[in-house]
Amino acid sequence: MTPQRKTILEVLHQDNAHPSADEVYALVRERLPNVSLGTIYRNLELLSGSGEIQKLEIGGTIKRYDWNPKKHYHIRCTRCGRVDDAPIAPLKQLENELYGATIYTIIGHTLEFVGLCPACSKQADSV
Amino acid sequence: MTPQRKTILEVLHQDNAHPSADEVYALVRERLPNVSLGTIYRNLELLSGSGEIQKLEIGGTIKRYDWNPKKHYHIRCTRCGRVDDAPIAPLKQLENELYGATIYTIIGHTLEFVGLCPACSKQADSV
DNA sequence: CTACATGCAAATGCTTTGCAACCTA
DNA sequence: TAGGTTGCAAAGCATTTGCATGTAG
Repeated sequence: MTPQRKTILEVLHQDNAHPSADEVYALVRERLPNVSLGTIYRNLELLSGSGEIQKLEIGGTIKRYDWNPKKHYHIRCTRCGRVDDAPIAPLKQLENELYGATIYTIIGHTLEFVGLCPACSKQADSV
Repeated sequence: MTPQRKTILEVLHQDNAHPSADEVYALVRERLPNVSLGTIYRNLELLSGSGEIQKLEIGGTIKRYDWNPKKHYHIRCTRCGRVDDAPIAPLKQLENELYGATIYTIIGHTLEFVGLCPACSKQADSV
């Protein structure tokens, strides 16, 4: 547990915005001005691998990270990329519907809502 | 409607494997040896923008393309990246559950199952 | 004829990796 | 002190873009 890793965990826990690696980098650098991006990526990968945090594989080009490792759904703004938790309970029965209907061994599922966040909704109205 | 665009549409319709841009490139090049990757990307973007095909924003690093522009779900092999259609009907009521519960203007949702394809399941067993 | 499309190559953006120095347990 | 970790920089991979040329309508 290095200072870098500890700080990464801390900034994640202080941020509900599901930051990207770059955003984590900026936040950590406020406290440890010499961290490198490589260290950020390595630790985010390591922490999500060990289940302490969650790597979000959602639409768009960049990955985001969630301090909450529990399964839950998200909603993403298609315009600005903002991501929030979706207030809906996990659908536990969903995978049952696929048993016998697919040739795959099912591991899990991800559900992502897309929409416009308040700020972008407002802009869209005025256009 | 150039020969390039026509051929891209044709190879997509002959392929149920949800190919990546690179795979489309390889398939088109069998018929038009001089196509460029840039043309592939430009046309895939254009065709999905006009609703003739569908761009899949699913987990993993690369985008895949689907000749079928209708909403449907997919299942992806976490080991080899193979993607198939998931035999489950779209959940039309899902977004209703979020109305009033989120600050977003909801546009839609994507649901992706993950698992192991038959080939990768077999390998996993023998490990 | 004119606007759009193409091929080529360079550029971009995000992420990963090699390596020598450094630090933690 | 032994092994993991860091900073730095270069490399990697998918995708996008600028530009001169070519082609469809």
